[in-house]
Amino acid sequence: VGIRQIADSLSLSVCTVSRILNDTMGDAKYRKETIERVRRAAEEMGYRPNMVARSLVSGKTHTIGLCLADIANPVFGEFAALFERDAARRGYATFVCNAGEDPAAERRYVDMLVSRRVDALVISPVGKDVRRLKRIANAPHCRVVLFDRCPGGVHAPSVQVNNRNAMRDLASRCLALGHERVGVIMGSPADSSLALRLGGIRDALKAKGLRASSLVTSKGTGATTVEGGAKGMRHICKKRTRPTLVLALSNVLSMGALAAAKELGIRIGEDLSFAGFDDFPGADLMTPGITVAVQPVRKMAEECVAFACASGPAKPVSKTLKAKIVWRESVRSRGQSR
Amino acid sequence: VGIRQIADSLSLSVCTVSRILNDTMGDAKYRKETIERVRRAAEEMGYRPNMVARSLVSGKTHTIGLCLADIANPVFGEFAALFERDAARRGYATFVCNAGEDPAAERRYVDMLVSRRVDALVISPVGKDVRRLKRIANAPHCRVVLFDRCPGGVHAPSVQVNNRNAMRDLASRCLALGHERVGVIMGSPADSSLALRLGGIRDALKAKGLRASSLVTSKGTGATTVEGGAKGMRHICKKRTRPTLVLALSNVLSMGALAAAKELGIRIGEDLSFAGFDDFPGADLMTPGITVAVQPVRKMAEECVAFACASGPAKPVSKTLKAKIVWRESVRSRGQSR
DNA sequence: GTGAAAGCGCTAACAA
DNA sequence: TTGTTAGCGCTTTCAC
Repeated sequence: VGIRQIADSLSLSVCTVSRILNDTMGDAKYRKETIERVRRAAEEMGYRPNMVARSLVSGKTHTIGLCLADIANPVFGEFAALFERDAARRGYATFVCNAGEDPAAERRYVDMLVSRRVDALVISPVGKDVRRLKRIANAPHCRVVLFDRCPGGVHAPSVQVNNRNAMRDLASRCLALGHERVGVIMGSPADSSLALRLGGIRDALKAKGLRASSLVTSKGTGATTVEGGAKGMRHICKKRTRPTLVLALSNVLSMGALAAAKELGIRIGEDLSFAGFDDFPGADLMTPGITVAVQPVRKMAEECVAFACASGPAKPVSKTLKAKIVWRESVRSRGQSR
Repeated sequence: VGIRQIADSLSLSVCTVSRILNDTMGDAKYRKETIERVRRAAEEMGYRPNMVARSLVSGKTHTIGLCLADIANPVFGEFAALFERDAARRGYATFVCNAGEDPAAERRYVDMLVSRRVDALVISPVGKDVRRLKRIANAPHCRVVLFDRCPGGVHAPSVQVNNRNAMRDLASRCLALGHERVGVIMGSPADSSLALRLGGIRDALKAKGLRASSLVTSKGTGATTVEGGAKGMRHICKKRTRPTLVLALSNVLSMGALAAAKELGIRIGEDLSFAGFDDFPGADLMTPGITVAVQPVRKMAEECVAFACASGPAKPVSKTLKAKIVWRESVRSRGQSR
């Protein structure tokens, strides 16, 4: 049932009904009675406004497109859930999309979202071709918000964590325990976040006066996947002088690395110290618990929603948040570990 | 830019452009040249069809509303990701919503989705009031699909796992190892799935000739949450005769229970055998790995998408799938465990 | 206080 | 081979 039938059933005009149901009578003053009649009829007939019609006229859909780089990463999943909740509170529905690290899929999603006239597109871009995003960001009806991965040149606000600093801090704390040979589980070289994190580790090494040769980078599959992490760990552990500390550049990699360690019979904590970037479910449940640097996911989601729902012209403000280190038991001092 | 400007720029009518761009010229035969001109213009002007206008005309939005009982449960998250992917392949965009076990939130979401005229509403209902769902299911434009929790009386297809059988099988295998006193980590009594699973455990006990008194049900928080699981485990472990085997009725409960066990210094496998319903991230990474019954999430997602996208009148078919047991190392024979 | 009418961008009968 | 026209359900300006 639509506004029309309720108007007919009451012998009123659609406009009257519309105005009453939307509380949007500028100068018009309706009789208390009319208002009541309309409200009741709407209720009784089970009227639900047709948002698509409304959107067509208003030009706003009250809809946000969230395009994630890879939902296999639990952090993205958590982010999505938090985002959706905050958006819903503000009256926005969100389309959740998963590019799965595939630029082509991302392109299709972005096109689809634009077609659906989302009011905002919140995206952690996987493709390096940002022309499309630029175009959209410059168009008036859809505001773009970048998060996690924030390529330059797009006129849009962005929300990210300071990857380099976070990883530097984590590495420093670990190195302070006496480790001198550290392995790094690397993922896709195309992911700029990972490069930054690796940079952070290098910083920490340098600050400690350690030579670059004390850093053993994994030759994984070159992909930021569980399997990639596992391959990396196996590779590192085959070395003649195995590192006493292994650092994984992402949670997905951590999960793979840990699986490989288990497989290899390497006891984390006792045989090998380990820490990773980003929390993952179960990191606290394992024995020992895994030390990680965690992104302030909740805060990120809040900021993104705020940018997405903001009114007025989009300002390309860049919010950089700080990660927090959750110290559990997986990193021991070098003596203990070996 | 819309169909209109491209029509104007070419001095054609909107209808011509529409038909060409949609390949929908029934009897009409356009000149190759015209077709080319239109295609090129659309491309150059960066035309993207306005789905909201199109939807208004067609009455279909090519959109599905997915309303989850609780995304804190990793299985739902995985389900959502799989669902979204399959739906996208069929050209559907999906609104992901999380009721968070809150009937009021669910109601709001359902209303919102109906307002947005989703073509299908796929839902694991948390509220016990199904009148609303009934109404929607009977309306012509939005088909309803139930999953996970499938209350009767709604004229809609449903997809679920055979909770009782699955848990019975899991429990039987565990009991075969000699355990005679088993603790159960219970969650919300309102969740019918949990009740069924508990029933499965009772079945197994009975089949083994064990008395009901050998079953110790946790007094948790009464909520299916991590904290609830932890409380349950603590409660059970305080008993004078502690069970040798603990079964958790859901993955969320497992996570809590395991956290509590760790806290209490109870070594899973060695001090206590443990198994749970539904997999969770890290279950395989822990030492020992946790034995679980897993739902065929992928299959469930596929079935749900198929129902949601089906054409023709909705048939209230009920698909019941089988869970699979993933046997890891957390359950040992009674002698070993104690 | 209330209604008529135009129009949002697009599709689809029906003309030409 | 192409155009005219009438809506889809709703909002909004302007008129009564």
